[in-house]
Amino acid sequence: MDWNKLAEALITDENVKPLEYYEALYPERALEKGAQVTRLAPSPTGFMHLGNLYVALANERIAHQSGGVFYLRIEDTDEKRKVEGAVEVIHQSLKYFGVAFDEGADLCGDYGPYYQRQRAEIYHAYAKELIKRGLAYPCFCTEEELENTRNHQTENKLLPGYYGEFAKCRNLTEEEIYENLKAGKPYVIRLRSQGDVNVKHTFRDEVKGEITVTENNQDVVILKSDGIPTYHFAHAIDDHFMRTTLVIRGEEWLSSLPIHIELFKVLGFRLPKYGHNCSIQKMDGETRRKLSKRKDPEASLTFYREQGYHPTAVRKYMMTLLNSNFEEWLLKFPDKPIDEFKYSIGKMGKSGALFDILKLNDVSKTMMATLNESEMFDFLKAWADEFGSDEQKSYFADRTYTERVLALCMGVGGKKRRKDFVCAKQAVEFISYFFDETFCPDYAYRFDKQTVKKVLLGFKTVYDYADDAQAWFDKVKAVAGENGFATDMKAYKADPAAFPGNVSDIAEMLRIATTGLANTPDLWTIMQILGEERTLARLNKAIGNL
RNA sequence: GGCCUUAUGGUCAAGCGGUUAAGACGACGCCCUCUCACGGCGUAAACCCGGGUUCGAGUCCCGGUAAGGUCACCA
Repeated sequence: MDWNKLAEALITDENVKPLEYYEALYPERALEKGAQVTRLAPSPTGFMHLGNLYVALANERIAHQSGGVFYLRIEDTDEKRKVEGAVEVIHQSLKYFGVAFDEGADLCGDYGPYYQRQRAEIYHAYAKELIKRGLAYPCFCTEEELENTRNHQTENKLLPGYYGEFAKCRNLTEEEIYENLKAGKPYVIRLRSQGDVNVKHTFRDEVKGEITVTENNQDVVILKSDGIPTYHFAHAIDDHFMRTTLVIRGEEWLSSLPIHIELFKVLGFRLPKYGHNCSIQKMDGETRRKLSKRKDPEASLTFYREQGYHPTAVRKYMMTLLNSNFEEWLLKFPDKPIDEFKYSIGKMGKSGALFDILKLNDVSKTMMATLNESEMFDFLKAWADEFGSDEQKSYFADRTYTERVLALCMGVGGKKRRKDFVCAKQAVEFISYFFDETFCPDYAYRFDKQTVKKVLLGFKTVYDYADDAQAWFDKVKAVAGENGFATDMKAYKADPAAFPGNVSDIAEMLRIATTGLANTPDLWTIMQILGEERTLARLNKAIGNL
């Protein structure tokens, strides 16, 4: 068989250059020893999964901590899955969470193009080389034929796939090949695998540790009939020429690692280090499963933006999943920038973690409590501008007023910060009663109307905006006393039956009357923020309602 | 089904042959307190099962079992 002739017949790309050209075009990167080159290589499907962020964070940390490079490559080899504007989505959503690429698609960089479709000539050059060396061959099998052999294999409990005796096109004669070609039959290029499934090697995975890897014996497709490479082939070539040193990717790739190992070997490339991380899971009834794009809204990165989770909070939560000792560090240094944490790939969990929104909320609350009222204002305003209702947008018209509201709700200036805010959506709803546009109380008192009316009336007559907190509370107590409520908690606790209620019940009536809620931050401060006029107006409204 | 991986409280997890088996979230209780939130204190809650190896096993080995991944001209 004349392999050279076959290679010429099969790969007709005129752009193909000698192999040395590519090696020279993409030289080894001049980086410090130990610097890691990592990448994120998503498909442009237009959907960004939480898992994308998860793996991006891991890769980004490793690269930047080591003084290396983190780049973005677009795996657009599957025409069917491609979505317009998807790359923009990738950039935007990752940028929101503070993940920055050093180079890659739609950015600068000397190792591009970073879109696989634009790299066809390189793949062709190497496919051609493999054919010349007799390590790849054309396959004319139809989908139907492939399916038939697969059925035969599964029926007979044989290892499925295209290999050995089942690789019909592997040993086609020269005549047969050219006949098929002449007949215009479509073909793919397959690797002529040299592996043996009975041979196993131990392999060091950066996250899983020592694993055993079986040699590949599948004659996998490297070039599809449209001349576009499969993931496997593109991976080997791209990660070699982009000089990736470490590939952190989802564990769904672990089973195709043998293919990649063989491809790198056959191509004469040095194998990068690999780390296969587990995917984030979710409880679905009794069983666990991967977070699903279709079933779980929280699988999508847009979910966190719509809810207004602070990007730092999401990052922190991701880090707790990513590195088991991160949480301890975070507890110790709640205010330090996350990037000061020394991330280590070996501390990644070996089994898939369940996504826990309660934990996210907790991380988020404590993170939000590190902001000051001005930062919170900006954050909430940005959210409201994008996702809020018109009323909610108007909350941010008066910066001074709203910052006072926020300072109160966040406990700024107090001994301990409050932790009421978990995300922007919830926070904006939380402060709604401070704004007349959205103040719509349902006055759920726990006492009868007559009593409440008496209390409100009584308070209104003594209320003085100029009172400090203590004087104010003394008046609340006085009102309690006038109505037979206990003013002394000890006395009340000693004999609760002797009173209709105590001061806290009086405070609750006032609270409900002015805010519509039974639970709020400090009532005196609320009245101070609302102002005398508005406080009185609300009291009157409440009284009128009784 | 084959192959690979994993297995500590409800969840995330420390642990690397000898521990009263950390910690965090959540739950519950108490305290603080005008409510809530914060904070403080406390309670309940775990080594998948069976065999080895060893003076000694959550930890090492071998079997089960269960869960996850994967078996495409998708990535």
